[in-house]
Amino acid sequence: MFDGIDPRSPTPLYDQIAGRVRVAIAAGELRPGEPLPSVRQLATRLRLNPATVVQAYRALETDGFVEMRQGAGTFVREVEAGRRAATRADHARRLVRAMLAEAARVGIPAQELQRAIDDELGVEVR
Amino acid sequence: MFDGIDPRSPTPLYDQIAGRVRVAIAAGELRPGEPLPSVRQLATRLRLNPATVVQAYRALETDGFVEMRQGAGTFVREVEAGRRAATRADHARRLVRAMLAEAARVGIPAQELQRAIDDELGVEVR
DNA sequence: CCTACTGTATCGCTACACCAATACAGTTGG
DNA sequence: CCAACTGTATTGGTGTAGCGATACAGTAGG
Repeated sequence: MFDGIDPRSPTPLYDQIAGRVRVAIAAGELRPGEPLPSVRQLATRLRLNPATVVQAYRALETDGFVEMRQGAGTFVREVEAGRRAATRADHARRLVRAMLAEAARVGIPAQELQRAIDDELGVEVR
Repeated sequence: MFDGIDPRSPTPLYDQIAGRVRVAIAAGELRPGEPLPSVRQLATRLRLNPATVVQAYRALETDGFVEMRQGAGTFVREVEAGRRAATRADHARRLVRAMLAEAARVGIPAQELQRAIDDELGVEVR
């Protein structure tokens, strides 16, 4: 689950770690209540500083994905069924809006953007 | 054309400036061959350092929007018809890829993103 | 209980982005 | 020519992100 974490990547280490956890949760590999590796365990395993793992876990906590309990560990949070999906959908909307705004800023017509989207997502017939 | 440049904005000054020029070119307000304000003129007008304006102009030059000629000035570049469109399409692809990468990073499935895109762009039947 | 595990808090270093200051070099028009 | 304009190059200051080091505090199982 944490293979391929790369210190030389432009995306920060803590961000890579948090990302792995998020997709694992989204994919159901990590169930609610399940513990994440301890800060020190993961830090040792990835050969980096515990504080970096903490930063990753804290970000996840801020987003409501996990709960950190001092002395006990860090655990995937229980959430109502639709709640998580709703926040994800909201996030998705923000991403799309940001992209549209950026496109407008540099003068790219919506149609051209649409074609690029189709290209990248694969032009499934629908 | 340069109203509302804001030093307190999270987007850098040089980026704001370059952005204004890009939209002006895309909108046809700045025609090929036409000069941009000189580095010092614009810097004085916006009450900031010439080097900052240079940074903006240089970014535009890198993207092929303008040409800086020492001693003469900075001018909107002539480009072949399809050339600009090609670079725009390329830019569009990069934008879409960045959005997809970000979505993946936070665990948003492609399908969910697709729905958000349809929502924002309007679900035209096609 | 108390040891060995959890997370917490604080500090500092390093790299880089952003912006300013200042001296340099080319162009152009009277 | 040469003065007054252009862009160029180098340097430095300031803030902040990323990461590490280390001491602190809570929890839980034998």
